[in-house]
Amino acid sequence: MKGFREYVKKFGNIKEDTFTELKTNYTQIHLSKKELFSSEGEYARKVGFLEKGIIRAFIRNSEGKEYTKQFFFAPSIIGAYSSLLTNQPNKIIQETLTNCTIWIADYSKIEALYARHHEMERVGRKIAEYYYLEKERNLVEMALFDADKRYSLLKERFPTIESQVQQYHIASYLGISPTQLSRIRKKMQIS
Amino acid sequence: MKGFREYVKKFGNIKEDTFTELKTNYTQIHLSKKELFSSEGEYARKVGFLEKGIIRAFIRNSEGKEYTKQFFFAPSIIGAYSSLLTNQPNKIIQETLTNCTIWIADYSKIEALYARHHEMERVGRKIAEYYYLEKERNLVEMALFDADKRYSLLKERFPTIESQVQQYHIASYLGISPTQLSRIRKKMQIS
DNA sequence: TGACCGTCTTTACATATGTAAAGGAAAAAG
DNA sequence: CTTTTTCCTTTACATATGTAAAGACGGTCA
Repeated sequence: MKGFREYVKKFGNIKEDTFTELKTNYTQIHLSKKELFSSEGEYARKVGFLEKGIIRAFIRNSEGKEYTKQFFFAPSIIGAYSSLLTNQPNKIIQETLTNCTIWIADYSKIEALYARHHEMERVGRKIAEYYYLEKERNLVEMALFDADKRYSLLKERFPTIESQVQQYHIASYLGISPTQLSRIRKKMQIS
Repeated sequence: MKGFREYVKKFGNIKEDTFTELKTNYTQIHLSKKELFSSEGEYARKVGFLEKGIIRAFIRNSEGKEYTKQFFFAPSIIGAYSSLLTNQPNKIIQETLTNCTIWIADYSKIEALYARHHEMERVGRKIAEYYYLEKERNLVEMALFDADKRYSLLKERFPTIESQVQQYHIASYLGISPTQLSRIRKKMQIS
């Protein structure tokens, strides 16, 4: 579980024993490019730690059109978080864009750890808060900035994204058509 | 603190003693219409429980244009949540749309309670998760539905909103101009 | 090498929606 | 009750951006 200890530390310190206990819940899996980590309609039960690879999260509208909502670059927590929290069928599909190394655990086991260790409950709170902040930032950026600016921000945040992710996924994430992204790219290239 | 006990219960049970301790941190204030609960640039220190009234949250872009991002109808928790969590200057302004009754507390005191009582930490986690879900729902709805549909959803969620909140705030929340909302309203009226 | 497939770009066109401004209705002020 | 202000609607117009289709380019595989 390369990088997991440091990743968890971002959300607060936990005792070595607690971390050891946490670790025992995880098993490694590998997914190749274009496989699904979470799919539509399922009741999510697993959380994952993305050790290596890139994943995109997207939703489909009633006509089947896809809207990419998020990119995960390792190291990152992944999983159909809202389905886990609400016990409702999952709407947000997570698909690998590269081969991935992932550690998975039953969310129920993690919840049990929350109950057993106050410090783990705290980590859970910090993670939820972190996720919240990310979503709020997205909403603010969507309202405040045009697609050009959001494109710049995305590249700042993930400098390698252009070489690793298709333009049409990026366009979808930005809320514009591939045509429009192409226009923006052309414009930026000139200036 | 009318309704506070029931409101907190939504996020999990806490012992009567803990709740009593929680309550002692709150004091009541009144704000009249068009006053600010949280303003731009400040470092947020307070959380609030909105007992009575309506508040809107909005951001301003560099030209001063406002974008309403959220409505709070009592009973609700209010406060510049992301500023509290990050200790960064607040960007999300909260303004009363009616006269309001609010109970406020130092967030640092609440955090101290989190540390002291595992069950309060859990409530904190549940609240963060709830907020996260709300934001994610917003993002999904923004991507999936057109303004017409989002307008219907908003009215479902807050049936009284049309009589209590100005059209231009609603338009802003929906991400469209007042002109466009007027067009939508006209269209819906006919059909 | 040549054919094919996936991806990005470009063009042409249609249209939804924003902006600006004016008129009218409703609410607030006096 | 009258005046003033605020808000909503409507019109006319400009334009940004989506859709559809074709072209270009590179990589892959036979």
